Amino acid sequence: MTISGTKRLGFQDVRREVVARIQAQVWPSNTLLPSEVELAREFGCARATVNRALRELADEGLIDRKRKRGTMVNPTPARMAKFEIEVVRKTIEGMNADYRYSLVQRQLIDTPEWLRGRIGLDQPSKSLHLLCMHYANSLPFQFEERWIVVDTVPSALDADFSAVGPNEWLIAEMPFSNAEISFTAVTADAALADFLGTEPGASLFRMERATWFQGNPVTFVRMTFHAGYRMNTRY
Amino acid sequence: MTISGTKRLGFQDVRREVVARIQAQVWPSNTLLPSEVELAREFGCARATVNRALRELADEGLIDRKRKRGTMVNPTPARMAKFEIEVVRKTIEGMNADYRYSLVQRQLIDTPEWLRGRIGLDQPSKSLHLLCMHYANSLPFQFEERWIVVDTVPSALDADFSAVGPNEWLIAEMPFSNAEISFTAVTADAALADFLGTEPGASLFRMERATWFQGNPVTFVRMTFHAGYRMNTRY
DNA sequence: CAGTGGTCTAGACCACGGT
DNA sequence: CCGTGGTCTAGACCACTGG
Repeated sequence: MTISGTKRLGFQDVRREVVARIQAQVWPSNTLLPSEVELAREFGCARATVNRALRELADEGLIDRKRKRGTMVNPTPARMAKFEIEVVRKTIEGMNADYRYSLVQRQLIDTPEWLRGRIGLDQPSKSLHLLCMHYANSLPFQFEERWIVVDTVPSALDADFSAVGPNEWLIAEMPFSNAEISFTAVTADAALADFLGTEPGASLFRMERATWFQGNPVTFVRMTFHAGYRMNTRY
Repeated sequence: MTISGTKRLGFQDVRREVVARIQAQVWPSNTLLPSEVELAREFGCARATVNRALRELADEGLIDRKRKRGTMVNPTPARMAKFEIEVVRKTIEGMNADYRYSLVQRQLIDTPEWLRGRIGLDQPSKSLHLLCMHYANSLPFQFEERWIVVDTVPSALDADFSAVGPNEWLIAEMPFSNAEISFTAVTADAALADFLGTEPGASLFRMERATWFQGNPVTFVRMTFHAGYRMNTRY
């Protein structure tokens, strides 16, 4: 029952065929697949080719692989929804809207207790506290409240955040950091409602992100979006 | 300048070293990296090993690769936040909480106009409309409002949704579908507040998902979470 | 056209983990 | 113990694309 054709079989072909067999219930949930060696023999290709195909499917959660036990069809595949987290300016420009940015407030403060706990700072320290607004076609789009740990990023004290947003500035300054992200719904208080052009009590979508570079806390940011904002993706 | 050690170098070692050099600005933004052959020579390993390391980094967006041009450090890496979308039962069990499920309502209805537009149904059709509650340790966790297109999934009419949630049932019945997901913040009306044990006017986090299988609309679901819910991830 | 990444192969050794 | 996946290798050919 070899899958034969005029061309040599690539890992993408193997991948497709395996997915097809799982979908067609040739290999139902919790079934043990043939071993890599057997599949390679059936498909007439090298084991490395089968391996790459199965490894990708395992990374995506479609199958589970364990040494000795073998490869099993995952009964409840956990799908990964991927959100591309980009700079607000690009999001807005991607909507074909005009982007405008404004710095509302800039203050050097003692890092608040709750924030130190949140990002793992044992010692008291100073933070640069920034309030910013991002507009799309002159309508409020996102309100940004940010803390930058000046011990980690001393150059932030000299940066001109009235010209370029702290997010873009930080990306250029400290690329490739680690981050924790969370999404929540919040209720607009008077200040938020004013910034975002809505009424107090409105439900708003918020994204929070804490960022580290080489183990040191860099920044924490709360990005609250205008009423009605939706974050979309597909898989 | 070979990286030598007592052990043979694996692709993970190569990967780490490349990331380290990018972070240390040995290879700054927009730099062209040495070719795979050169790196393999420097690291003293096979080209396939270098290839796998670089391929992973390219998949993650850290570098861009093109034939002939070579491998370049990405100046504005678009980071992907990955959310593992799993069955709510697993989410709750993962919190070491007791999971309880209850079917609130089940109705066969005409597919509403707005929903047909949302999922691309030209013809009038019937849908199974379900209201469900998911509890963690007997506390309301998620309210689920779901529509199942019975033309696509006729067997849904015979399923016993008082025993197993529609999400789990659908995953078993129609695995590996495509989906669009969106996140929003909503304000609790009287009914939602009652289901989720909060007050009307509260801000709630909602996830919506539309699902297709082989191009045919399968289901649309609104999952509204208890007040204070956070969806977290890291990268 | 020539250099780069993309992929495949056949073989090998290793590490894990059921039996 | 020993079968399975995990990985590495050395070599090869191919596909794309910049110059």
